[in-house]
Amino acid sequence: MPPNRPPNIPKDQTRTKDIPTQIKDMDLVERRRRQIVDAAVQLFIEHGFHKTTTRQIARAAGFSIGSLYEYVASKEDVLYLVCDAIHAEIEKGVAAAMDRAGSGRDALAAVIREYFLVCHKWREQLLVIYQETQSLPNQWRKKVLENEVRITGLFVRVLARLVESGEFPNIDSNSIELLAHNISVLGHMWTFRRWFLGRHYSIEDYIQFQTDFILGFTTGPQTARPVEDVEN
Amino acid sequence: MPPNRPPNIPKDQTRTKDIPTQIKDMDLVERRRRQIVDAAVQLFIEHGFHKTTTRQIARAAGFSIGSLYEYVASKEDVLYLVCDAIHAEIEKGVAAAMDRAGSGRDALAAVIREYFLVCHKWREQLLVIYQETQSLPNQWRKKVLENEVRITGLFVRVLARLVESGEFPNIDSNSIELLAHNISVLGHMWTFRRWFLGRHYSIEDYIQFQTDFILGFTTGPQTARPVEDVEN
DNA sequence: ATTATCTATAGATCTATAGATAATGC
DNA sequence: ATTATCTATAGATCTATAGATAATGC
Repeated sequence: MPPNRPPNIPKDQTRTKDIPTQIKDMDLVERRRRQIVDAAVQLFIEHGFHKTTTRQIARAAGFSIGSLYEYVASKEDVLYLVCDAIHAEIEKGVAAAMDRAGSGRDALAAVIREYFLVCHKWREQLLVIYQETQSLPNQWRKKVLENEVRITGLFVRVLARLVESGEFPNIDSNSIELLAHNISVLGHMWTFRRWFLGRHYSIEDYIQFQTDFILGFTTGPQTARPVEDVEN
Repeated sequence: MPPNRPPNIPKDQTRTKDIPTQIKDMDLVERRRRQIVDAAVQLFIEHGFHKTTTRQIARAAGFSIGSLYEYVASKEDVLYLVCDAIHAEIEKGVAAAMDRAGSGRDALAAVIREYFLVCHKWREQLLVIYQETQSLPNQWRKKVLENEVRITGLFVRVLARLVESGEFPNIDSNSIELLAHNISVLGHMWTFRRWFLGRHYSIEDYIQFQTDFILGFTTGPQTARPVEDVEN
């Protein structure tokens, strides 16, 4: 494959073409799989992957069980499509935040803020990934974990930039990587500890505290600011 | 129930008696449920809750499917027993660490260290809780989340003690609680990001970095120590 | 007699496919 | 003619229980 491939390939095609189909019209495949994902993600959020039946997915997507199996080969394929679509949204959000962010220490705070807001927006979907990734066949699970690594890699880039510019202590690359994973996981924590956090904090409280927490690692003593109620 | 109840009640009885049984001999119930839990936890680690059948559990526990249902009313009951037993072990480990720990800043580092080692020891079991709690009926899920809150509460106590003694900045109780949740989750992170962390860091690397990270929040600037390879 | 355990199976699904039908485009 | 969609169902489970059997203790 040439390094500069034609620019007019639909962005999702590179993702979905991994899954074989009998249908010839690739645009149709694209659209139908979008319907499948949209229907399935809601069902998975509500009932979980195992309690959702393929018939429910087909019905919610607007076609029959027979048609469903023209676009996927198994129920696990549907789960993979769902996980991949969610990760695509998260990655898009973080990448956009990085483009907007300037440089310097404030840039890190800004990226953290936008990332946490993205996690908040997709909190129910992220929970599906956390709970059901284990149900994927190895081949697909590996791809989903690669997505996770790539998103964490975006934070690695932000942090490395700060270290290079001298605005951060000169921590080694192992520490940068672990710090990036911490940021990633603290965003997810807002979703998988929601049963507790949601009752006690707003997302703005949460962002403020965790930003201080993360920056504190390399910033020095924090004036302990009281957590204010801002909005949800 | 009188506040000072007789001391010779087996410690687990208060837990397991929630689940009804036809069997009269409560000691036998205790023993058989232990067998069930030991068998089931291994199967859940290997195949997950949904792909494990009740027959497999019965066989691995050493009795028939009919007998299994004398000791539990449903497959979900087995999952609850498993989650509860795991949490009991974790809590025991953390509580022991707190007893051993002295006071002052070092005490916090010591408790974090022992907690992370406990998470490492029970990493496969903790993963089962993370992945399958959602499959529990409401009644049981609520109890499992209460366990989680109680364990986090142990960290709240350690932190509050430090703030009172003046060795920590005077952060408010909301911040203490969130900090405690962070400690709790960073321990779990070692288990649910193991597919990445396990390849790049030893548990000792991990403890060292995360301890600096957590203490950095209230300690001031850290000398960025390089991560060394220690063991495991 | 009472309590615990086992065997055999009812009853209820659910995934995936085969073969029939409808829609599309030349 | 070709492509997409639908209906009907094969085939394979799996949970939970009823009723029979074995073990225990007076």
